[in-house]
Amino acid sequence: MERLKRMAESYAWVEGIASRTIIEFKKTHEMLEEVFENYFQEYDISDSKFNLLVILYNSSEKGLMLSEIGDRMLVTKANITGLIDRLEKQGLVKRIRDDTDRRKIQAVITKKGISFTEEVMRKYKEWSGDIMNILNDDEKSRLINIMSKLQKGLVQMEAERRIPHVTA
Amino acid sequence: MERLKRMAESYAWVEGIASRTIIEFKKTHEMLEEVFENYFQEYDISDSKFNLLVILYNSSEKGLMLSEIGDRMLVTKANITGLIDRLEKQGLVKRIRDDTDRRKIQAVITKKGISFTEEVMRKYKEWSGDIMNILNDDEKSRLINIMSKLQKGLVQMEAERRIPHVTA
DNA sequence: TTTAAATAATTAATGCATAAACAATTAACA
DNA sequence: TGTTAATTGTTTATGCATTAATTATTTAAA
Repeated sequence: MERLKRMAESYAWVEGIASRTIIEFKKTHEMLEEVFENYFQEYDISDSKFNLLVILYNSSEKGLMLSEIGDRMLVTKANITGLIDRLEKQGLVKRIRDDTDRRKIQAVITKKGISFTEEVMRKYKEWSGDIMNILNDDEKSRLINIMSKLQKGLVQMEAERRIPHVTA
Repeated sequence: MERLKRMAESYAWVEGIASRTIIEFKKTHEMLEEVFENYFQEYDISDSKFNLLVILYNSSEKGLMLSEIGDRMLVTKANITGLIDRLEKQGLVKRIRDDTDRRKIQAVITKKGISFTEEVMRKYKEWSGDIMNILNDDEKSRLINIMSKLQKGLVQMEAERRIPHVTA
């Protein structure tokens, strides 16, 4: 939490309401991350690993192909290999080779993984509630509205950026 | 940007306004990061390296001790070693050994580093302006206010968490 | 049917973060 | 003075992300 005072310092060269909004956004996000990290710490699980677990938790009993997981998480397959390695080491997930197509590997959540995921999901909701009690309902919905507008604008900016400059 | 639709999916298990606020926050942050990343890309510089450069840019001509940089960025010294390594390879920074205390090493920004930093700072302000044009001034200040309240609350939560439970 | 191309996962190299162990140097003090 | 402490920075091992190269297998084509 101390880090935030320093962050403000290192962005002292930023002036104007636009840049300040962005910096405040970064600070707030960093604080939220830190608080959640503290909560998550005792479970020895990262955001990514938790995400992957939830995906498998919501999948069928056969689990999911590694590349399917990568597609859903929008993350490279190399990354999935590593995440699954670590989750497997924790006994939360197992690999099962597909017999009809031996290139494929299904990742399946274990019993231990299921109860673990349920526990963390429960906690996550609890923590979110605690944290967001800081704001009243009006502030929360106002915040959501402004962020939605920002998101839409960003998507549009990106879309425009991607349009190649036609010159002829 | 596509990633965001997926993010919403993987957090489908999250319900209630509190959790939703947090997810929207994460999404918005991720979008901002992505847009800035696209901008930064052509400069071959990460957030961390840029931060470090700005710190040296604002320091005296003698530069700063590596440990001082670590203190300011609230980052481990091992990390600083690596960042300086990479910045040095790019010719933006150089190491100078202190003669009176041979344990110390000063990091000094080079001429190339200075003009580079000025260029990127200028761009950063420009980009921030472009992006935050999405919101009007009223929305920007409202957003800042709500985030400030959230930040204060988070700091307080952390402070309370740190107080050991006295039992006697 | 043999060869070429596509697909699935892993490995290797790199960036950025951490903690822990280490070497070198300086400071403290008995 | 000589031994112990503290400090400064690097190295090593690990986690999590990327891209590019590699292996194994299946599919398509010639």
